[in-house]
Amino acid sequence: MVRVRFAPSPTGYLHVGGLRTALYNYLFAKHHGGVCILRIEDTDRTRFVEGAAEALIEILRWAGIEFDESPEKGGAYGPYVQSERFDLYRHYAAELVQRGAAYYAFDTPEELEAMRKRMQDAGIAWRYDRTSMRNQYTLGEAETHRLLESNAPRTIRMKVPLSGTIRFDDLVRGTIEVPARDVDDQILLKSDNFPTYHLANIVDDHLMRITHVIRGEEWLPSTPKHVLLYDAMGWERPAFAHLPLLLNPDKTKLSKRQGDVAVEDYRQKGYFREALINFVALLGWNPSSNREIFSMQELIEHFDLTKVNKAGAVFDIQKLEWMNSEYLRAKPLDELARELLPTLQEQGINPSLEYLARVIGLVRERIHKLCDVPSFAAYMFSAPAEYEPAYKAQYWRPDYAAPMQALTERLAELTPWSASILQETVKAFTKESGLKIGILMNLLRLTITGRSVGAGMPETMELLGKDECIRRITTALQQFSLES
RNA sequence: GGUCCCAUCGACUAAUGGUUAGGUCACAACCCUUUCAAGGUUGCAGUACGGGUUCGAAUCCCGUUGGGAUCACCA
Repeated sequence: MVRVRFAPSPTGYLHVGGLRTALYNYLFAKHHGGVCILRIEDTDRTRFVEGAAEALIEILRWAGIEFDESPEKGGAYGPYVQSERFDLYRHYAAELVQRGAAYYAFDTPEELEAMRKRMQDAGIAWRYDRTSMRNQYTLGEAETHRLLESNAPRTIRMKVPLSGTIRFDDLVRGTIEVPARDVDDQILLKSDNFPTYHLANIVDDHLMRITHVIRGEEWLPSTPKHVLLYDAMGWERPAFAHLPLLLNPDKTKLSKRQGDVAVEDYRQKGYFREALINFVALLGWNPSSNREIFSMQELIEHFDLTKVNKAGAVFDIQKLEWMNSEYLRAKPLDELARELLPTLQEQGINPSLEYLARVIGLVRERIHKLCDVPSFAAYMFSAPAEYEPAYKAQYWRPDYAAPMQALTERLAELTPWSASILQETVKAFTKESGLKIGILMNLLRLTITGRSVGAGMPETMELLGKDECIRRITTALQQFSLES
């Protein structure tokens, strides 16, 4: 049974890189009929942000990622919040000491800082020097015992072998080897008795029966420590899969500095969850097909961890835009209308769902996001307050007033008021007015919408209705004649 | 700097020893056209470099260069 977990720390918003990690875990689990777990890693109380865990869960749900076991939902291996599992970590830290795989250290932050400076000055890569610092080996058993009894501040550190090679397999990268001498004696239990990530992580992954650890590449350098810990406890190591990073356009790790990184940002900007999911799914993985659009179900069907790429992927917002517009065109209009209506109502616009759906149908191919509708098609909800000066300058001439007046009268008599009949009528009017259809259509666009861009005029006019169109043309013609 | 990871068009990627190196986004041109889009057609553009192995290398090996990650009592 495949069991995977997404284990964010509640320190703020959910990063799109985190979303992809969560997604790959989810896809992998679902593909194999396994279980996907959410675990909150809040062992660092100094970085705790109130409400962050709830926000994380909420945005993941929005994205369509549901967990089988989580803090809310519970499960057989809970609790799923690390701050509720502290006793466990202390227990295993003590056991590690008993097994000789970890030891007590009593150095103060100042002493550690001094050590670092010494090593730096000597030009050595700094790592904890077990032989010269204040720990159970240098202090001796009696002194160590005395310090422990007197409740002196202490940490528990990993005892990393001084020589040899640490080796582990990664599903994405193959076998990785690291010289043990380059691995630091990582602190496992802090002086406040809280565990560090490394300890809590392996304890929970083991206890929660995690079979595959799928996480970002930034964890690769600390994986040797984790495998050492599994081995020391005599626990079976999970399979590891380190995902390539999501990158800024300059190829550095995707960061806030260079644009939006929070999933929330993209939701607020009006991207569909399906588009965001589809897009990030294809950043670092691809099912070897020439297709680009996949539903969550299809992603689950095709997902294969072994086909995940090794190299980082630039987060290209332009392609996201394109993908979003693909979804905008494919979704049912009534669904889109329902989704957009609340936003409109906030702006004091309250069209019927049916009308709104038709407006969306008219303009959806011209925009990228659903939320672009109100600004792009503002004229569908109220008469133009102004006429684009450059557009008017291009198409309006005083001697068009008379033919436009005649056309308006012709339009006023039309029944039924439909796009095809409007099209025919305007076309027929080219003959008697001597004006080209391009001129006439643009004059209608100018007077009715006030804007140079928009959906096709006959369709726009049909939807707006005869009375509204006649009124708008008349108003515009009056205003233009006053101006000249 | 130490350690680790990585390297196909500008971007996302396909091709797991034999292809004219394919697709998508972006970009450009043309067609369509009442505007803007969309759509259609076409184009631009890539195996970082150098050595090997092999009949044959984007693909395997080595080196170089370049990029990235990481090096806390953070996760």
